[in-house]
Amino acid sequence: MPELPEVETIRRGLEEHIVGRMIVSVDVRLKKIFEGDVESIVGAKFKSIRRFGKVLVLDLSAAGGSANLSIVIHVKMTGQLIYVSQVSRVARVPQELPHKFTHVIFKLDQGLLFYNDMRQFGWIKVIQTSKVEDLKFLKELGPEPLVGQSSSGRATLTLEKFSAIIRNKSVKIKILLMDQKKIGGVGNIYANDALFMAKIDPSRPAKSLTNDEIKNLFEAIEHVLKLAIKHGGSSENTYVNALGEKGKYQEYSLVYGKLGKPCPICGTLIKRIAIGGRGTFFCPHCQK
DNA sequence: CTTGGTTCCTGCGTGC
DNA sequence: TGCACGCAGGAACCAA
Repeated sequence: MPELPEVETIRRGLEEHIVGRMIVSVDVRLKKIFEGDVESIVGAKFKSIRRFGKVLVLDLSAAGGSANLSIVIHVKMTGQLIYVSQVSRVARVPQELPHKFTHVIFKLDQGLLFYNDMRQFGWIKVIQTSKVEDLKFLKELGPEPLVGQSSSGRATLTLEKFSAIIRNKSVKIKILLMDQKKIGGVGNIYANDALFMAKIDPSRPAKSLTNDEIKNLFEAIEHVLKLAIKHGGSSENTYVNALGEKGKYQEYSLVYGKLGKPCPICGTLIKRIAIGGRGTFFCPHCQK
């Protein structure tokens, strides 16, 4: 399930491969996931690719004298954006495209960009570039947790801000980490692993954390997100990058998805509970 | 304001 | 081997 590291990996791939390419035509096969005027982006070129938390923004240069447009995409659980250049199509594509979960096909002047989504939770919107940051989701989005990695000029999370978010909150700390309005981009996988690294029980009320624990957790989030980006994200499930390749973070994951496996520190078997309806993995011995 | 439940969708795991 | 069933999961939306 794409979270910040996966979306950032897709962003970098798109930045490398589609910036400068022109949209020749767009085939929307599943109408309900697409909002906006499809025809308005035909003839435009990809100018820049930004990420706001887990949201991708593909900025276009104007097709004619009109205002610049952007394609805003949230891939949610199972969305994929895969670029296939004509040359590499036969040799490199790991799966036959399009397939039954391909909902949008962008035909470019060179290659094709496929949007696939098995669960159909994701969405694509075409809006004016100047209005991107007025979107409700982006307006309410919390600060960027990855220092120095913001492609959107968004405010960065600092230890001071993090402390302020945590202090006086009675919700479980894991719920807080995953709340996009509090912090933009952390999801289930990295919330689990960061809490393990900081040795904090995910069920603890946020306000029960000591200053040292807050600092450890802040640093753990930073560490785990950077590590995941380094390994191209986590492909526990359907995630692939902009070229259709899987990530490797799942090989380095500490507790996420490790139910019944030994804790990498003490060997105690990893437990799984539900917090806010989400699978929560932790070591009952190390995490207090 | 916070907290909790429901919804969207389909593959997969479980039980018989 | 096959079928029925229930569950997972990001975020919007609604209710209390």
